[in-house]
Amino acid sequence: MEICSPLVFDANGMDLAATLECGQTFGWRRTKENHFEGVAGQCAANIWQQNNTLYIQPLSLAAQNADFWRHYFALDEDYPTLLQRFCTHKKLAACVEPYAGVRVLHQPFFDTLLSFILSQNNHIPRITSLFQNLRLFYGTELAPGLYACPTPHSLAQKTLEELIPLKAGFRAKYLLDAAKKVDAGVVTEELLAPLPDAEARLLLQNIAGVGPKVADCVLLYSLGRKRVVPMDVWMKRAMATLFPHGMPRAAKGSEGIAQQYIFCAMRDKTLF
DNA sequence: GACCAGGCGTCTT
DNA sequence: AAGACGCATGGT
Repeated sequence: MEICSPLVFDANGMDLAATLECGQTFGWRRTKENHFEGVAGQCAANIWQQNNTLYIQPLSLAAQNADFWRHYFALDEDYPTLLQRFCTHKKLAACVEPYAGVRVLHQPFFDTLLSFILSQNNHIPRITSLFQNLRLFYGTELAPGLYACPTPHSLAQKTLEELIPLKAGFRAKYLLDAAKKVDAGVVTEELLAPLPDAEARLLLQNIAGVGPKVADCVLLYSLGRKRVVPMDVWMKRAMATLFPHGMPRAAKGSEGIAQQYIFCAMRDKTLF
């Protein structure tokens, strides 16, 4: 690919490392402090941050599109103001403050669906490794060593036997069902877009291996449904501890985003 | 070698 | 409606 200069963005308070390492995406590898290499959709890139400036060196043709990255990193959303609304509540502010640089990404749909199918009964390092191998074994190369997710159509052609090398265990059959249903047009981004959250969740759950948790992660981390709250047993415990009477009013309307900050705080054990 | 990991499906009460 | 349990795999 023809070499072009890096794209430059105002980070608007984003913390690149916190955003990419908080467990909402599994497509990036840290090469050095504040430098990441990876793939989102058809976009391969090196990304780094200096102070409040974000640099993106495209490594594939699609990655030259600045609008893709603005949307991916939610740079066109006013997070500083959004977070101020949460911080009117003391306990929520304590969760948000250390992770104010985290942005909830807008990730490509199929990539997100597959990565959270892999996430079930699993932990972040292995999810990352499984997702990387999925792209390496069955995807197409975008740049040296960087592979795109297989398309729904190409993955749908595979057999369970062909997925054995991935070592995804019981999740392998779920990957295939997701590919087949998306490829056949049974569950697509276009069908989900106009649906209310509850109905979109149910449509996603038609895919084998997709339950409420995985569905909600796709809704929040890919489709921008900011009110969706991906719940797991640990999140429920954290919420019950922090907010025994429910989420504070200040966060209403953005519960899912608020949850992301609580989850970061919980994972780092800063509050629990 | 037991136990765990950001679940889900199935089979029970 | 809610709880127990199996599921494949790799790490600690």
